[in-house]
Amino acid sequence: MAIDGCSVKVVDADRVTAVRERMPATEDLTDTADVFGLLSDLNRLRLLVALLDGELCVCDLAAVTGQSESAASHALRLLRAHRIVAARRSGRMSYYRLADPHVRMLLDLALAHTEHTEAIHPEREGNA
Amino acid sequence: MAIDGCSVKVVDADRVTAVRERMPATEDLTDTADVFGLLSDLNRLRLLVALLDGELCVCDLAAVTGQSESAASHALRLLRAHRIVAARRSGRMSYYRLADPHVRMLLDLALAHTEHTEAIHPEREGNA
DNA sequence: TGCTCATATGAATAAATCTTCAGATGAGAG
DNA sequence: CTCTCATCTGAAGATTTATTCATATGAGCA
Repeated sequence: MAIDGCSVKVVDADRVTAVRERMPATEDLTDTADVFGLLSDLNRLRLLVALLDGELCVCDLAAVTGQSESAASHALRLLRAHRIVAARRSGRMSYYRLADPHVRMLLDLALAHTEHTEAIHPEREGNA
Repeated sequence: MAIDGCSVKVVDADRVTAVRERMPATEDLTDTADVFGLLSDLNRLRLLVALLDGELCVCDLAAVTGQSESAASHALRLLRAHRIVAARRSGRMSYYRLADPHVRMLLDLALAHTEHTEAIHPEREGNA
């Protein structure tokens, strides 16, 4: 965890120093990792993809993503806490929409590639 | 989990059907979610950011990212299993490099935004 | 051959995460 | 004001995931 702790056994000290200087702040990286984490769950990802086209209410989101309304609500709550989605209330219904253009771009980019790329199936060792 | 199970209590049936049709295949979404999951850990993210500039050996990666060499090796193994990084052996050292241009783009996009965006701190409720 | 170093691995503990269930909240209808 | 409906919430159990420690592998060197 120490920024300057394990400097023993470094092979290319200059590269290490240079890369370290270019490395974004821990706080920024943590935020980025958190965003990726929110996109890393299949059901949350489905929710967000569903919202790419516009707002939907919770029960429709649950139907589209094939999860219980409770599960959808929990997921939406998490996404809302991170300001990735926002809610609009109308009567007793809540309409959710994508609220983060940055995340929209990440989704667009990711989906564009999955459509053109072969599925990468894990647990195979790479060598070279 | 049923694709057509919870069609009860749907508000806007047409939207639901339309969004469902546009929804990518579960297999593709799972792969995408997996990639996001690999980017969602701070130490793995640091490893990948470090590799944006070119290859590094394990001990230098450990030094740059501030983790033990064992932890770095575990993380690299995971990334390698998903073909996100690749290894080159030279003598007793392994040099890792970024092997997935798609992931590189996601990283570039994400980092570009964290540099310009205020940190979004979680656990605050959004309303509107 | 035997030693050392860089990396890899397995297993175990520790920690975070998802799902479900039961019940709470709050709006509209009668 | 009471009932129902859509959504929200908390807590518990189940599953995943990360980190560490100990040890294995395998290359280079003496």
